[in-house]
Amino acid sequence: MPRDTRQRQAIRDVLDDAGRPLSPPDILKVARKRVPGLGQATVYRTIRALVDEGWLVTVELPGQAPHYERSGLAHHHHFRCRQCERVFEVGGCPGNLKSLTPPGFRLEGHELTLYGVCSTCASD
Amino acid sequence: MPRDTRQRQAIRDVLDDAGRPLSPPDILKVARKRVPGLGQATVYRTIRALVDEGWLVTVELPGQAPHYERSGLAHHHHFRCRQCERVFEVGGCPGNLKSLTPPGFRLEGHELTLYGVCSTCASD
DNA sequence: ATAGATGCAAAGGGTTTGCACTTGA
DNA sequence: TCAAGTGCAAACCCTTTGCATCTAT
Repeated sequence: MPRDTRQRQAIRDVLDDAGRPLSPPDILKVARKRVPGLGQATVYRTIRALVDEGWLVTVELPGQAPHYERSGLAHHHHFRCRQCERVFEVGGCPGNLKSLTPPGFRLEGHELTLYGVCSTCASD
Repeated sequence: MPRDTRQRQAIRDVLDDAGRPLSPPDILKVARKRVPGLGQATVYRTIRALVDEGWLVTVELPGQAPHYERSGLAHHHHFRCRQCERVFEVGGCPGNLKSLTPPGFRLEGHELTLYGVCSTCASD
């Protein structure tokens, strides 16, 4: 069972507050505001521990380093802003995926990523 | 304008023959059968050149190094076999994506990756 | 007290770059 | 001929690991 350290606390707070998937460098940058000397190795180690515990889930985005978000969210997908590079969660799912699957293939899961411009960047 | 070298020829042949997206290491491995001393740097440089020329397109898969496929294919998506790790093209698109996009966001593109077991692996 | 956690620095794995040599045009 | 292309090795970037030190329990 993990100890309750300042570093771990800070990392969890960052992810709790973000409300969207973050990359390890994102997490390091923000968490260092609360724990100045925080090392990157600690971030990577803590992320892995939190994933193993089931507190975080890995979000794998095309062409991106993995991001992490809190677990327990309903089935959803992601939208990546091409301007600010932030990743947002989007509800729902297009469904109908079985019909795309070739005959003889067994469909077990899927990932959908939308690309475009977020509302913040679009209004500039 | 690029020269017609054995290396470049071999790399294009490999991609032409594959019929599915390949990673740089995949390409290196197969192309070395035709050009034994082929260096990895040449593969990476040639891939980039072919992408810039528009002969290849980059296929970015979640949690994977980028793969490359011939350009000019109709809109399609990909299926990744969890057993053999190969990536296949699948026709069609679920559509209906605009309805998933949050208000104020501008949708410009999308990537869909299906996961499961391909017919070859499923029949074992 | 003491095992787990941390920070630093070095090691890894995949991709890119520098440079002298080779080769297509 | 001679610049583009190549192969090698070193450099890079991001992530992981080794290890001495620190710290929550």
